[in-house]
Amino acid sequence: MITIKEIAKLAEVSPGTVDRVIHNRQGVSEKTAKRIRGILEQHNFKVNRIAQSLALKKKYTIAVLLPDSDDENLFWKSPLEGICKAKDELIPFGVTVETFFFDQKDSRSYINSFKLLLAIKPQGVILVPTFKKETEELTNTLRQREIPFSFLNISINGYGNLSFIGQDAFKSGVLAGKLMGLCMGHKVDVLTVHSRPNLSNFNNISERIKGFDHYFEVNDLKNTNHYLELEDFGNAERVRGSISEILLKNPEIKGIFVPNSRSHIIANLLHGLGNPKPFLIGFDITEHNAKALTDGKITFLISQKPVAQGYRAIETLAKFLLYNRKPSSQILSPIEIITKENLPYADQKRDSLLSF
Amino acid sequence: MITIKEIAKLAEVSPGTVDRVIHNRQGVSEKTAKRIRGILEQHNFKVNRIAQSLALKKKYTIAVLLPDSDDENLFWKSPLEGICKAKDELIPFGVTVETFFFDQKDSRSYINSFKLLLAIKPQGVILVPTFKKETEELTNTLRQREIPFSFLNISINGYGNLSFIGQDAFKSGVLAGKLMGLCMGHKVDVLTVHSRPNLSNFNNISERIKGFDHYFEVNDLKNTNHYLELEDFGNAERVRGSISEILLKNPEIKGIFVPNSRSHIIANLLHGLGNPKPFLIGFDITEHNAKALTDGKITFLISQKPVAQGYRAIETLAKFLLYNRKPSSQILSPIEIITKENLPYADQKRDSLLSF
DNA sequence: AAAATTTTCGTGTGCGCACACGATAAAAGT
DNA sequence: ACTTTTATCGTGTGCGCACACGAAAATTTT
Repeated sequence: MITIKEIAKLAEVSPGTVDRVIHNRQGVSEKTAKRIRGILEQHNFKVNRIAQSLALKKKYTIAVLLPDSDDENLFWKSPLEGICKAKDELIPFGVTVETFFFDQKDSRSYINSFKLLLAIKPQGVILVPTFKKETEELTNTLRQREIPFSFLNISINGYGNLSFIGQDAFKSGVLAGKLMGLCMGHKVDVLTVHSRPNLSNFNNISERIKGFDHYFEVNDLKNTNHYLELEDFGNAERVRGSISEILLKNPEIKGIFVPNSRSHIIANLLHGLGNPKPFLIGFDITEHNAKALTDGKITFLISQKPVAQGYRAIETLAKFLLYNRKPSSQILSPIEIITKENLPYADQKRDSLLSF
Repeated sequence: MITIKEIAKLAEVSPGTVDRVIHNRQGVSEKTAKRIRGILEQHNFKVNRIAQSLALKKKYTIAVLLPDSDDENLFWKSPLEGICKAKDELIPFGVTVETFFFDQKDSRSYINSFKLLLAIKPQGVILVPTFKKETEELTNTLRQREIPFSFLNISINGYGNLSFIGQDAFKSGVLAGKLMGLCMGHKVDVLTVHSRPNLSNFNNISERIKGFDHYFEVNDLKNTNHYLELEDFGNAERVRGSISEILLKNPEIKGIFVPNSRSHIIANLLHGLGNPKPFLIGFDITEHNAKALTDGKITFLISQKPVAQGYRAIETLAKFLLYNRKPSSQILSPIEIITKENLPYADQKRDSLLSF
C-alpha cells in the first residue's frame, strides 16, 4: 500500500500538499493538484483508514431514541444489542453513542426523551418514529439544527431522514401470505390476529397485513380471510375469549397469521384451547417466540435480523459523520423465514476485526 | 478510553512496563506486574485496536485454496467475493491474502495448486477439502510446518483444522424435508435428484440427502422417496431422458428435491416437459437459480450466506494470527429459506467501518 | 569487595495520517 | 520600488501503541 509520503516524493511536493489534494482542501494550485491526482490514481492510492482514524481527533456523539423493551415486548432488546456492539467498536474512532428510551404506548415519553437527547448535543441521531405527529416536531427541530438523522425499523416518508434501516414490511407480509398459501392450499380459511391500529408501531403491522392480503388477491386464491382485532395482547382472559369465540364460529379456519412479535401469546392460547400444533405464522425471534417455535406451537416466524439492524444504523451514520459517506436512503433487512429447524443458526452475532 | 500512558502514570512506572504486562512479556517483577494488572482491570483498559494495528509491523500471508467457478458451477463465485472483500480490508493490517484455484473434478489440480500455495510460505491457510484422501496429505504437510488452517464449506473431522466455516449440511437437508412435508402433505411421492457420489463436494450433498430422508423418518410421514442419480448434470439430453422416464413411471411424484446448486437445470427441464410451475426445492443462490426462482420454476432455495462464509473464514484466521484469538471450532452459516419474495433481500453485502 | 551477570525498568522511534503553523512565492495595491 | 495581501506550499507534532535499545538496580560470581 502506497503512502502519502511516497506519493509526495513522486510528485516532488510535500506530504502536506498531497493531503490537501486528497481532501479537496484549498491552498494548492490547479496545476500541481492535477499532477498529484494523476499520481494518486495511477498508484491506486487509498487512505489507510487505520492511520486516519488514529489521527482524527474530532469527536462525535450519536444519540439513539428507541422504545424500551419490557417483558411484554422483548423485540427491542435485539436492535439495542446491535447498537451496543457498534458503540463499543466505535470508541477508538472517537464516536460516542448514547441511548434514550421511551414508552411505546406513551407519546409524551417520546417527546420527553427527545428533549433529554437534544441536551447532549449529538452530531447525529437514530430514531424509531413510532408516533407520526410527534415525529414531525422532532424532525423539524433536527433539520433546523442541521443534525442528520436516520429512521430505524419504522419507515415513514417525507421527513428528510438520511436513511431508513429496516425491513420492507409490506413484502414481509406478502411472504407470509405465500407461506400460508403454499402450506394451506386454496380452500382453507385463514385468520389474522392483530392489535388496534392506534397502538404504536402500527405502520409496520398494517403494512404486513396489507402485504398478506395482497398475496391472496394477486394470486387469485379463494381463501377467506378472517380478522380478529384485539385491544390488548396482554389481557390473557379477554384474548382467550375472543380467540375461542371466533374459532368456534369459524371451524374451517386452519391457518393463523399474527403480524407482530406477540405471536407466542396466541400460540400458547391455541395450545390451551386444544390445538397443540396449530399452523401459525408469527413475527420476530424473541425469547418467547423462539420457545413456541421450538415447541411446535408456531410454524414460521418472519424475522428481520434486528441485531444487525441496530448495528448498521449506527455504522452508517458514523461513516457519514467520519468520512462523509452518504448511505443509501433504504437499507433493507433480509426477510428471513425461521422454522424450528433453522432457528439455531439465525441472527448470529457478527463481529469485526476491531472487536474483542 | 484510558491509554497505556495514563495507566503508566497511575502505576508510577513507564509505558514500556505497562506494555510488557499487557502482553505477558517477561522482564517485569511479579510485584509491579500485579499492581499494574490491578490498575488495568480497575480502569477496564482495552487496547486501542486501531493504534495497535498501526504500530504492528508483522506481516502475514493467508493462502486460500478453493474450487474455480466455471459457467457450469457458479457457486464458488460467492465465497470468493467474500474473500476478496476481507482481503481489501485486511491490507492496512499487514495481512495479504492470496487465492489458488483447482478443478473440482480433478484431484491432481488440487494437489498441484496446493504446491504453488506452499511456495508463497503462508502463515495461515483456508481450504475447501473437496477430496478426502488428498486432504489428508495436505493437512499433514500443514501440521508439520505448523501452519494453522481452516476448512471452508465442507466439513470433515479429525484433520486438526483450526475451524470449520460453513453450513450444517445434514440440518439443511432436514429443513428441506420439513418444507416438502409442510407443502406436500403426507401421501405424495417425492423425488430426489442427485449426482454420482464420487463427484466432488459429495460430503455436503450426501449429508443433505440424509437429512432430507431423516425428516420423513422421524416424523413418520408416509411419503415415498424416489431417487434419480445422474452422472452428469451438464449432459442436457441424457438428463432430460432420465427425468422424463422416472416421472412417467411415477406420475404420483409431486415434489422434487435437488440437493445441489444445479437445481435450475432440473427446473428448466421440467418446464420443457410441460410442468411450468413444479414444486422444487434447490440449493444456493447462483445467478441461474435466482432466475429460475423468480420465474416460479423453483419454489424454495436453501442458501447459506456464501459471501459471508468466505469473509468470515479469512476474518477469523486473521484474528487468530494478529491477536491470537482462537475461533470456535464450528462457525455455522445460517440455513436460509429463499423464495421469490425474499430473494432481493438475501445475502446482502456487509461492509465494515474500515471499508470504502 | 569488586566484577560479571541477570533482572527490571525507562526512553525513544516509527507506524500513516490530519492539521496547525509558519515560510515562501506570487499577485495586488500604493 | 516598496508594502500589503493572497495564493501556494513545507514543516512539525501528535494520535496510541509495539518494540528495540540501553540504563539502572538487584543478584550472582569470582
